[in-house]
Amino acid sequence: MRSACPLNFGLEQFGDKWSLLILRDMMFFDKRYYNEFLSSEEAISTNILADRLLMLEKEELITKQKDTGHKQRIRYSLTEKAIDLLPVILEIGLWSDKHAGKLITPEKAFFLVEVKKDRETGMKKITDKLRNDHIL
Amino acid sequence: MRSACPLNFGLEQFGDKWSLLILRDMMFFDKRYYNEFLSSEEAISTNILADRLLMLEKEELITKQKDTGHKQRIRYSLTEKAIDLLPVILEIGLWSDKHAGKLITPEKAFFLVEVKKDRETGMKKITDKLRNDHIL
DNA sequence: CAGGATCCCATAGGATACTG
DNA sequence: CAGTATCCTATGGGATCCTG
Repeated sequence: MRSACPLNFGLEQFGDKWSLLILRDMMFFDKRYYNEFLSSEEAISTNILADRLLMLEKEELITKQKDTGHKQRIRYSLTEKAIDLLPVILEIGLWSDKHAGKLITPEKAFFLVEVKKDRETGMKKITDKLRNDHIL
Repeated sequence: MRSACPLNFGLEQFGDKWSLLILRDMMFFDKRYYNEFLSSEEAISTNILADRLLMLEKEELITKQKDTGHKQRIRYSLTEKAIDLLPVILEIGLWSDKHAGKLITPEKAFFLVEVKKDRETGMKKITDKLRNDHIL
């Protein structure tokens, strides 16, 4: 680790260009399976996806479960630690919404709607939804 | 650009392992000069620092001024666009503070004290301070 | 379907020396 | 003092193919 600074710690855990996108897919697009992550617009490649899923698991941001039943499909779930990243993701989104101009489209920013109305209650609404799924 | 998603936009602007650390140095350690950035604990090297300063300037997150007077020392200042990143930086810090355990030391987390007492007023207090410096 | 293996290229980044 | 330049290595990452 480069330093004991909290900002640096966070950057070392998820400060690459892919980890937060995977968590976004889980949080806002309800993706849970390998091939669902592959189909995102940003087109992550298989070796990077596999690598990041391992990293996220090691950092305890996601957990793996064998799909209940006979198939060996793996389902990924968010941990509480990952759900706690929601404010980080939303603040990045809000910043971009303010400064990106026409580079981002309203449809792509749909997940900001609730927090733009009211940060606190919007945040809570999304967190509750994620926590419910988490328990399933 | 990989996509028109606001999260992705932010990640492409400052989602590397150094940019936010430089902004942190400016925001919380009042660093403004090249050699001050070099002396940070994370030990950035000269080529990376020069590169990131150019990037941050191109993205309009910092501005350069020749130091008033005869010397050709360059002073870097935060733009409003960079000051708007304060919530992002603080949320990352708060998350790490919660999840890093003993890997981060209280002294390193001093810049979280105000927001931990009260997010809204703490945020405003820091923003005001940065805006004042910005005007100098 | 999940993900490992391989190949190959681009970028990141450390170390050091040099320039205006 | 603020970079540039150079060299070299490590990592990131795209493409493709392979395996249990």
